[in-house]
Amino acid sequence: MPELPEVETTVRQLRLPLIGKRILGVRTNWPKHLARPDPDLFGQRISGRRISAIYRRGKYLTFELDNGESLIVHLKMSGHLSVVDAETSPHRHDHTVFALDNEQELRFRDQRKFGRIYLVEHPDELFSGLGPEPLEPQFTVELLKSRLAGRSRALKPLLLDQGFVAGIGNIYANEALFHARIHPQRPANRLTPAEITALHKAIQLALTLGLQNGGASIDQYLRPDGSKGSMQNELAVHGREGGACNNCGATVERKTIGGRGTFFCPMCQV
DNA sequence: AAGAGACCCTGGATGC
DNA sequence: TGCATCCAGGGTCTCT
Repeated sequence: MPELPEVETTVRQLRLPLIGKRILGVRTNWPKHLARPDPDLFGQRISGRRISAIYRRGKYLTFELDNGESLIVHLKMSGHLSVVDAETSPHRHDHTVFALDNEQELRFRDQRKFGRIYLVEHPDELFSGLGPEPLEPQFTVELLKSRLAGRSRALKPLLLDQGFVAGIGNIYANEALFHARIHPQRPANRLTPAEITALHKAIQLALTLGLQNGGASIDQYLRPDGSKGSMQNELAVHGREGGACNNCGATVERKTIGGRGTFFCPMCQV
């Protein structure tokens, strides 16, 4: 389940093989992947465009094109992008493929078919509702404090809300709350100043650890080159139900909160 | 504002 | 062994 660290890892690995390359065309056996515009128009508009830059916003990958438009990909649950020689035999779940001008292809593998690809004139068409980037300097303790104020929701679902902060998913929300020693069901507007500072630090720590480990290879996530990340080995609570808390030895619990599996230490997180 | 539920999908796990 | 059923997961949408 690619979140900020996994998407960023993907972006970093795609820059070298893709920047400067021209897209000759797109083909798909799952038209729903091409969410906007409709697949016919999509194909016409993408053909001949050169990729000039690649960056991440939240969990979206953005390919800036030479005509100012943007090709935007959301990997959702199982999406995977790779650049391979055109003659490489396709993977069973390679559903959408962009042909490049160097005998290579950008392939979008997506077992669960939740992924979506957009071609837009302005990225803000998709990004306008996103919250701040948690690893950018603008994401200060003060900003977090002001965004928490007046929100009565439980913290865990709030952290998953992309309009609150962009890029955090289930894994890193669980990890961040553990690092901050805050219970996932605490109302967002009832944190002490010290807890807000701790949460801010914990969000950045969890995401930075994920980045340093090249992402977490849970649920089939692989980097574009096919290698696994190592963050799955470093997780403190996510997926560790029944295991011992690294901090106090208590048993890690799993509970459904806001419809999502939530892992936490009942002793450390209050 | 926020919570619940539906929806989109697959495949692994579980039940019989 | 082979079915049927359930469920997780991210994000968006509708309804309350």
